[in-house]
Amino acid sequence: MLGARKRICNPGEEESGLRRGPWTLEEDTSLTHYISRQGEGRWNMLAKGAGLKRTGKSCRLRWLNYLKPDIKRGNLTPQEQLLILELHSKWGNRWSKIAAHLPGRTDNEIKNYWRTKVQKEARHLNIEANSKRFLDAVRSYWMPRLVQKMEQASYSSSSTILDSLDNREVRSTPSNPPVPNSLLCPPESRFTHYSNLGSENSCSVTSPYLLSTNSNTISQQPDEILETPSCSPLLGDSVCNNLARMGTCNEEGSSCDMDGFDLASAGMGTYGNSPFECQMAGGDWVFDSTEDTLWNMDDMWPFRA
DNA sequence: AAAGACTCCAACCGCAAATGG
DNA sequence: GCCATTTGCGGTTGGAGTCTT
Repeated sequence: MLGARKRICNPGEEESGLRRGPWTLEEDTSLTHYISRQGEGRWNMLAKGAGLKRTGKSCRLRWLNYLKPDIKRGNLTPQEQLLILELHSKWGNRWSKIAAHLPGRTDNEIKNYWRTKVQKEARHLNIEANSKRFLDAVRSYWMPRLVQKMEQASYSSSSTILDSLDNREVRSTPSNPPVPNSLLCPPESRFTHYSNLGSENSCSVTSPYLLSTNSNTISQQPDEILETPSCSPLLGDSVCNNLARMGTCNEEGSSCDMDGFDLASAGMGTYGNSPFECQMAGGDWVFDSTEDTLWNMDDMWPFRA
């Protein structure tokens, strides 16, 4: 695959006898076969046992990030991206903790996603990725767009994600991971939270429900209940309508009709004289319903210069 | 077509925590 | 309790592939 390895002094054997750099098919096979027989753990011994000239650390990394059977490959779905955004806003760079809530995704993958996609956007916006401003932008615009994307995807498959949330328990599949808990809130509270987080009157992430990695269901976790006791699974209100209006851009990619879109009533955090608001008002939001599952960040940031 | 810029991501590193003797 | 080893985590790197000029 893509990507190469750093600091490869010698692509072949090193003086220590240990190999570094890209794994060969033979090495992968040896490691996989050995683990299938002996199981994981004791990586240094495992490396020797498998006859690999690799450090235990290297074997562990290769297994966990690439060879493990339940590793999910391919682009992150909007659901996964939304979950990452939400969890990152809550936990910061706790990649392994975030990955634990995305079945089949590795911390490395999430970390890479954050660095290559999210931080890139922050750079383009000239905002510090860890700043309140950027968090605000993410919550005000990026997350709602992902929600919209998810809703559109679910409409096309006859039942909506939000409909399913009415049941309070959402079973995920490998290709459809758990829906972020914030989505269990009515839309107005959802976006109030998204938009207010990190702002002056910020509240913490509203997570009355946590995702259970093992069961892939959403279950209530008392110690994680933070705010919004009023959260209910009821849907369909003015914000939903506003969001729906946001989605009324024509499919040819022409400008969205943002007239009448009321940021305030939608709970969308205003941004002072930020460029976001101006561009939004300019109706510059292009929507392309034909794109694939890879969420194109450029769609998220129409307000970019 | 070629060259340079950019993107992606596998795999490395250092450090800290956990575990074992 | 001490030391050595192992495991896990987050940050970083750099080469291959892709895009742009």
